[in-house]
Amino acid sequence: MKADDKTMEYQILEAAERLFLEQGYTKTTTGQIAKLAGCNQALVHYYYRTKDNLFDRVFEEKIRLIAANILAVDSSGTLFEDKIAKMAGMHFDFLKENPKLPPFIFSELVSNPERLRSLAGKLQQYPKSIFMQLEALLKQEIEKGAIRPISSVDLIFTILSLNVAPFLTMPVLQKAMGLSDADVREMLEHRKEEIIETILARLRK
Amino acid sequence: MKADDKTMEYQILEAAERLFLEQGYTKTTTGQIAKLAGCNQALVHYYYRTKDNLFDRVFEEKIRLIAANILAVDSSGTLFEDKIAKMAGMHFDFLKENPKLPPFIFSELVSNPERLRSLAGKLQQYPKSIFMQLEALLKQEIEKGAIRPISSVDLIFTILSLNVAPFLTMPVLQKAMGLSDADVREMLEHRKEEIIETILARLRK
DNA sequence: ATTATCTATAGATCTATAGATAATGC
DNA sequence: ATTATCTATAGATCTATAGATAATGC
Repeated sequence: MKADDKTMEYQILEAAERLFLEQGYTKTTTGQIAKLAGCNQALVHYYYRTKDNLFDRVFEEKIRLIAANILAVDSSGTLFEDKIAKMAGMHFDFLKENPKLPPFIFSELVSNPERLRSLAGKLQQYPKSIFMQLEALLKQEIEKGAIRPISSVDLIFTILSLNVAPFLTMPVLQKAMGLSDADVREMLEHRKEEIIETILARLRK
Repeated sequence: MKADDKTMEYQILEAAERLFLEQGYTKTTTGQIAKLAGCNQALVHYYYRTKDNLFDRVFEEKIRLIAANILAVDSSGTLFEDKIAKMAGMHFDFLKENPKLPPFIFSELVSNPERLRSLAGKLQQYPKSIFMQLEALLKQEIEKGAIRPISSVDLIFTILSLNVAPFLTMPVLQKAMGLSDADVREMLEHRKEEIIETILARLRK
């Protein structure tokens, strides 16, 4: 299947996704999108009418991707510690596969928090279940005396803070310090271990 | 001293700072700056020639502020643990005083990493000294067997990750969940304790 | 006939400057 | 005289649409 096999409508969406992720909403023009998709600028508006519509499509898809990943907690580890370690590790690996997501989501949400509000409704039911599941697990372990007390919100916030930070700073650090891609991969691998270490230390007695 | 006492040149700078911090570079127009400063749009260019110049002024000042704070480590605590706790706590409090800094710096660096490069030179000598100071301290404690091994880079990165995350997410969370300012303050206070707890847990044997 | 694609352009901004006028300093 | 401030506008984008033409489906 060659590039021309994909419909132009879809190629436009792909081009938009790539450019929005790289440059953000304001810096991306419908002209750039058209050029990358291989069509005329007017066609972008023919299919998606407004730049905003097109952006929303991309943005919502990415939010869903993130949500789906956070929710796809694999509780297969038997030991509680293993479960948490696996959870944090999987989230980290997900970010490693999608390193442009954190800067993208943050920049756009900061410059336009309204976008979240419009999505909040669509994504509300899911998160609660996972929080409650984790909350129950934590309570159980705490009562057993197996870990030091912590709320599920705090634990998740800690995991997200530690995991996301490298991907927010990496592009900047890489450019500023002139790191090679191999350097970056190595640093990330090291960092991942340190993060898990830190999270588990917080839980241990 | 009334508002008119300040020179117009300065009022323009102040207006620019406020608007850039709130809306970022692209969304802020020299027209808005002029209006807020109380002058004509042309005057903005008369004093600072380009919007870019003006932005750089603000940006550099903020970077310096952040750097100065990170470097102003008060090592007064006698116990090593206290030193670290105080260090992290002071940084958190600094962010609490300047909550718009993290989103501002991140957004702008993400959308234009070149800005950092131009600053990197000016800020290079300082950071090294603090890193080396902490590195020496850590080594000492590790050799004493007082803490679990960790590098200064990892420790600082962990502290920054945990401290910055609340301020990056807070504006969004606040808008999305409709939290009051009091709610936010309370959450932050709680979060600060949890962060220090987490950092110390990582160091303890 | 309908749908896809293009050319051309109106209309909305926004930055930056030219040139006029007002205010200030010597 | 010099510096500060204003009015007006050129020039650069960029989005979105109108209207023409080409491709496709029945």
